[in-house]
Amino acid sequence: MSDVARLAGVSIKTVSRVVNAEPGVHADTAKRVLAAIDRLGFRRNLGALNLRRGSSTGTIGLVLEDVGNPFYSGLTRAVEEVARGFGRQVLTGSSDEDPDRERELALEFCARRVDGLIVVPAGLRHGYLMPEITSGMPVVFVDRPPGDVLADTVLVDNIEGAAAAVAHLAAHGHRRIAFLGDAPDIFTAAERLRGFREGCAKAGIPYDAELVAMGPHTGPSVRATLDRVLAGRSAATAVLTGNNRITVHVLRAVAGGTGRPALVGFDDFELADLLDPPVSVVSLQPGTLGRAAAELLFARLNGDTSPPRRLMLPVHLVPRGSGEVEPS
Amino acid sequence: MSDVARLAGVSIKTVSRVVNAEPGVHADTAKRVLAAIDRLGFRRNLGALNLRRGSSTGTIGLVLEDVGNPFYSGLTRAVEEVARGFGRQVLTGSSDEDPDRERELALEFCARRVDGLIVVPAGLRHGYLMPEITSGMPVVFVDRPPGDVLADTVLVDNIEGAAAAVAHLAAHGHRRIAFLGDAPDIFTAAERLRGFREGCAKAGIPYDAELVAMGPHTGPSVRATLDRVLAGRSAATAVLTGNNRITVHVLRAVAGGTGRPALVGFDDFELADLLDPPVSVVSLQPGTLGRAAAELLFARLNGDTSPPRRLMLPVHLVPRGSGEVEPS
DNA sequence: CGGCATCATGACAACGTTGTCCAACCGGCG
DNA sequence: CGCCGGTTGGACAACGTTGTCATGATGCCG
Repeated sequence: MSDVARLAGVSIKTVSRVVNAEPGVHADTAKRVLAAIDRLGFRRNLGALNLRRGSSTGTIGLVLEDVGNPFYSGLTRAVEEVARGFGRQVLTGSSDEDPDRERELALEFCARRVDGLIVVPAGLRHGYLMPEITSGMPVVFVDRPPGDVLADTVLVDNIEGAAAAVAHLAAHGHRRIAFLGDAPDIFTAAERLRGFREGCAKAGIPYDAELVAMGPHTGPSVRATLDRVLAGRSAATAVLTGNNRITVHVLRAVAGGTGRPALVGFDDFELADLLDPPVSVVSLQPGTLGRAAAELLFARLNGDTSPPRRLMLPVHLVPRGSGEVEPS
Repeated sequence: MSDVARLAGVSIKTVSRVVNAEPGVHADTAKRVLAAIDRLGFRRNLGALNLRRGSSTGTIGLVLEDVGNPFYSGLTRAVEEVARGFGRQVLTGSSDEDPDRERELALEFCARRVDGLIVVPAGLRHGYLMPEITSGMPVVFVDRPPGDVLADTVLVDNIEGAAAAVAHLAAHGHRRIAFLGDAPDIFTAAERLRGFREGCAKAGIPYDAELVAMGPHTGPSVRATLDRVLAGRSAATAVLTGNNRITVHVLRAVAGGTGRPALVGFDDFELADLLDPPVSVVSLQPGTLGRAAAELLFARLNGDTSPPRRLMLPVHLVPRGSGEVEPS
């Protein structure tokens, strides 16, 4: 900026005035300054500006599990969209389901003085965020609740979703339903298992631990599990999967085989409707989740000081055919 | 920091020393300072640090078309991964194929003094980045070349890919091949069209403009185009699609119908192998693209001053069945 | 006991920007 | 001609941090 001032033959402060379009600068002077700015390719340093103004850095942080997963990239896009509406940039980071990495990312964002934070929790402890929460930085947790702090949270109705899936399968005559869920220490996985059990109970199906396999899952592990639960005289006739990745593993495992079980997947995914048979799912829109979280965050940034809220977004069953297969 | 100093009864400078683990602080003093830091929830302000040090902000900017698109989210993930290895955070923004938005995002990132920039160009003019390029900020363009500046660029071999797809279809007896590409002012779309023409020429197939429809495409427009090119006595027997979204539109349009044409799609996508028939594609890994770009960027940041490079990554045809359908 | 090296700590400037305040200049008016 | 108000430009401090240098205390040696 001092270079610009020198070239234009004015003081630094005058350049600042021009940059900020403040009144009180002669038109000719302003023109000279603008020319100098253009010639030198000057860009005002936002870091210094934020330091000086001390108010807002114009950024928010988003910590999620994996941007590469379509579910989270849809969420990211929605957050970005809302942030743009409020003139903010988004810093993203993937935790890979590692609590340490989540913490590291969140604290890094805090050190960068983001205006707010949206977190898909990987761990169960979030006390490390107490200083920021106490000092008024808004934090919103999405998809899973925080471990040991009280803060805004946006969830989906996992229990209801899983129960609805079971009801759907039961309505089509299934009595032996397998559940392949994610690692049980992941909140959503535990909730979906709970919904699965409730659904079974409501349908009068006795809970059979033999038919439940919680993750983490890989392609081979899913294949092995299916070999087990789909075999024998008490074989499962239907499968409920706990998230989009497991659903894909199952589809791949049963592809080409005969006697494919009925299937309902948690999370919708692209092309589910074009498979044969089309895959019925419990649908939750990542965009809706992201938008809700971001809107909550910006409401806080705009002065909403009501007590922490817990939003529970509805899910809905999308029957497409794979869940309507009758038991053989 | 001054609060910490006051609480610990030391000077600000001593706190700074402790925070930076500098030698020359008495163990007892350090302990007092650490206790104060913990009690106050102090976090060192990275913005101020960057201002003071003036060197690196520890961030890079990534401007792409749409994080929500699996292709770009895969790319994003790869960039994030590499950046993490070099201790950098990633700022992302979606341009939605709007040159103004691309410019706005890129300049915003520059104003935040990112250490480097990775851009999937939306427009054809990038002269606005000249000041930064001249001043040594590394900029890498991915997927498409920049318009009017000389800079590192990572592309894929679109021409070869499209030509290979045509050769594949021709080898299976197709002589009437339709091409549905993106808007012709998008570099990749133009290149793929060129590859399509070259492939046709090489296979001795006369180029028929009637069978080519360039975007932008929507579901209905794709449907209408297919109705046209697949009808009549000179109907196309095969279709080549110019990107993953168009491929999905085509799949949806032909789903349920009879007499489905042979199909090869540009860009691989999840579940392509599980459709019926499985979809043959020209595969280009977004992760490979992102990694190459990020590695190039960090090579520059680490002092590589060789002339701008242009990387051309290979693509490969993945035959899965949909391209092997014989013409009826 | 004086001198000197060593250690622990602190004062100050500077990074790039802007808010606050003051100075210089202009024209017009009494 | 002198004064006043308005218009334009500049000096300075401050945001939070660290690099440079100085200061004071301590201990050791001759």
